[in-house]
Amino acid sequence: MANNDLRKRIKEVAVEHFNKDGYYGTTIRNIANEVNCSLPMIYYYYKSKKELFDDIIKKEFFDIIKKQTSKLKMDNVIDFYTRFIYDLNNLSDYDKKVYRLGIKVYLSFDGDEELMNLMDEWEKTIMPRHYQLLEPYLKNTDNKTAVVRTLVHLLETMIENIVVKNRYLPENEIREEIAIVLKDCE
Amino acid sequence: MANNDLRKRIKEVAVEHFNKDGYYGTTIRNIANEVNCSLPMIYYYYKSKKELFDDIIKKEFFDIIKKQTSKLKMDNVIDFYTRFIYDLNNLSDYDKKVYRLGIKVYLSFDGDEELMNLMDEWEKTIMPRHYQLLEPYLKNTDNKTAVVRTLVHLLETMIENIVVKNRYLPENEIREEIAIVLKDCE
DNA sequence: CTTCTTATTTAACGTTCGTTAGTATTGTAA
DNA sequence: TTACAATACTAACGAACGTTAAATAAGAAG
Repeated sequence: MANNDLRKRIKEVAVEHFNKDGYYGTTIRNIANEVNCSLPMIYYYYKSKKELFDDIIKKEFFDIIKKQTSKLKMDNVIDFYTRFIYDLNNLSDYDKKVYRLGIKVYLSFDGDEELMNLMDEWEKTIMPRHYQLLEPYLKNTDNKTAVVRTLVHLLETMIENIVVKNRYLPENEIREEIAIVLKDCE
Repeated sequence: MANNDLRKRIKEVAVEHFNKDGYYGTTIRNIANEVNCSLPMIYYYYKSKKELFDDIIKKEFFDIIKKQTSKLKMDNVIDFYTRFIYDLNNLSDYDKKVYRLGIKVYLSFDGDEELMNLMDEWEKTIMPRHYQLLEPYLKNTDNKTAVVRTLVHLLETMIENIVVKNRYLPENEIREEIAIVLKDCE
């Protein structure tokens, strides 16, 4: 009954601790304490500390990313990207922390080489995906790749503001910035 | 004689380790090993592990930041910001790592609350400084603050690419992106 | 009620951590 | 060469770490 409840709760608390203190700063004991279970219970559900960390990144983080990128329906370009970013404000606390932890690994501030490689592969898909999305709307632009690159860079900072720095970004500010880069798409 | 040499060398190695493994993942023993000195020598020059970390951020990092912001001479806006970012490519390895560590603290991926507060204060000065710099050149723009905000956001990602992800950003790519945001300043 | 699996605990293992006491070596000034 | 401060080391402290063995408690199945 409580079977998967405890497993889930452990992961939730782990996300919090890995976020706050990093991989090495997080201890199994602290997690067990906050979960209110005994220390070996963590090992009952997860083979090791590393597996717990990897599970969060490989499953939880990439789930969020996939969920996010699957919402790719385009009408107005600026509207779309504004919503794409704005929606991040409404992620659950848990999802936001998982996302944050993922970015931490993405910047190789935590995690190991294996996870870094996963991130590298994922990163390679970003630019082409947005280029493909934007290409039809950039008819009058001479340097399409530059615009796409600039937009993606801008999106990255805004994601970081919401997810990593945990700030609320109002919709109009998001729209303003995106509109400046996509000026020719209005 | 070797007085300050060893002190300096310890800090250099510490920067490397704090970067790679974070505060908790870094051990005084590992630092001492790489420096090729005995373990208590670290304590001869630095009161504690925390003081060593704080010293790097408070002195080294903010030195780099101050050096960077002091170079504020403006002729052509786009030229200026292009150079501002491009020059980061040529930072020494040591400076780059210190910068990277600073960003890690800035994103509160490492360090404690005290350092975070320092970063917050510093961050507050960024936007006004660039606004003041850019204001004379934005005569024809209706929403000046949005342009400045977008530019600063864009700069942040490019800095992160060079310093955190350790990538080389070619001058023309930097210029392209900045020019898109500062289109009306050419 | 018994049997067997699943869930949970107590207690401890070996290791490594940050830190320090105590001692030796070196350099310098008299 | 002697005296003294600065620089360096060996050895160890107690605490905390990841992990596991062994035992117990709870639930389901017969």
